[in-house]
Amino acid sequence: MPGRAPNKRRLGVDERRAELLELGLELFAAASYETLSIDAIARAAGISKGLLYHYFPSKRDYYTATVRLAADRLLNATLEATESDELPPLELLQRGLSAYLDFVERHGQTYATLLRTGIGTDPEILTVIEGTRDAFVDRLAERLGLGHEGQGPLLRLALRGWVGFVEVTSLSWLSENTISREVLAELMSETLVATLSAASLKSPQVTDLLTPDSSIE
Amino acid sequence: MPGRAPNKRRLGVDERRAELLELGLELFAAASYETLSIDAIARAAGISKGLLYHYFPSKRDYYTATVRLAADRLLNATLEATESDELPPLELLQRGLSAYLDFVERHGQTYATLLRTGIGTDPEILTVIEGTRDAFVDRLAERLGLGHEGQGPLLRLALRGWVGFVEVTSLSWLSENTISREVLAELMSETLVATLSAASLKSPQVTDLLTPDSSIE
DNA sequence: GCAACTATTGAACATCAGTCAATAAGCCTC
DNA sequence: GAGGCTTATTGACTGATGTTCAATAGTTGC
Repeated sequence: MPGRAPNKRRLGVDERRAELLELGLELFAAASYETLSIDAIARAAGISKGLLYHYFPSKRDYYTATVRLAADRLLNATLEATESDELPPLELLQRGLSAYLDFVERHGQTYATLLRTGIGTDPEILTVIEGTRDAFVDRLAERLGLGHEGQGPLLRLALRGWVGFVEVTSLSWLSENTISREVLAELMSETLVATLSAASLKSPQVTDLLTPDSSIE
Repeated sequence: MPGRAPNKRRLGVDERRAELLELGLELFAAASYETLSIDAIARAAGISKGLLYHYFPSKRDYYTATVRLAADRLLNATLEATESDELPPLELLQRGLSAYLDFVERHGQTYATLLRTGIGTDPEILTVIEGTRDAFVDRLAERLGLGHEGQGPLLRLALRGWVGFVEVTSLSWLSENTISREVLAELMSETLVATLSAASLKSPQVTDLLTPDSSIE
């Protein structure tokens, strides 16, 4: 067993699975799905191909599990930052964006694995991506106090579009760091405020939320 | 030759290639890349596997070519609608959005094939997608008169993010038609105006562009 | 030490992408 | 119409890759 650590002859189920998922994040970020063979993965993990199949029913399931892990991590990172009930909505938004961009900065490969477009259309991957967007939309609606009134298809779509805005700008920022993080965060938050305004929500929470901010100079 | 039309024994190179690309758009929209085998494609086309390889060096090249076709079609559809030099920027924007949403409505599968997330990360697909976004950003900058001054990284990023906004909202709208097309178009255009404002561009062109619109009621 | 459970293995198998020598279709010239 | 040339087309074959599974080995409890 060339790649196997001598003290890791046999691991517990949870430990091995977690180890494989971490490795999956790295490997799938560094090579295209097609060119990364099961042989190469098993070698990198220091295990047999058969063992990989003991843990994941197929290559695609292995990949899906890693994408799901990336999504959970992103969601959790931003959840922790926005759990306070004592702060005004805009402050919560700033915190959430800060945590989001922290994640982008520190876990760039994970983020890219989650959101970079690959070959073809796969229903399960789509489910993970769309589920992540849904979770962000729900959370935004709740944290910004839009959870109880004035909520409807247009609001959800506006929030969803904004999540897309954040994704695309974050990916661009990740690969070309041409503006500062603060400027990016402010662009994101002002765009959110604006798109909600465009969606014309007149409830008190949104009115408060839409208090003018100074523009980026 | 079970699937072969009797009058199609031998086609010209261009004709056959075009036929295969059209078929590719359908097939790749309907099934995941992995589950769609070369055998199935050849059968659907009424040709041999070898012939498929005569036209495309690999399965992946075949797929990439279909995605590129989808992108070109989208770009061309919106280009034609926005070629007039006599209209004000906001009118051009409305025309462009109208053409874009026409495309989404009429060629939903093509659009989804272009933008739906699939398995893994593939550099060539990424190049097509990002190239399409770049083309839209360039075109927007030019048509909105932002091509000569006040242009910079922040502007490009804002425009780029907005393209992401349009993509995500269009995909959602495609699968859940919960708001009218007019409302969607207005949300898109107001969000563009707002994000440009947030990017704080003060040139005369942008000031004109930022003339207040009435909100969506 | 033995039995039971299960993580682990690697050879075998199945499937699929890709190859290539041979054939057939279509066009042009005589 | 026949023959020659070009090249679209074929289908059997090959090799790589994903998947399977009987056998083995590690660990725990008695």
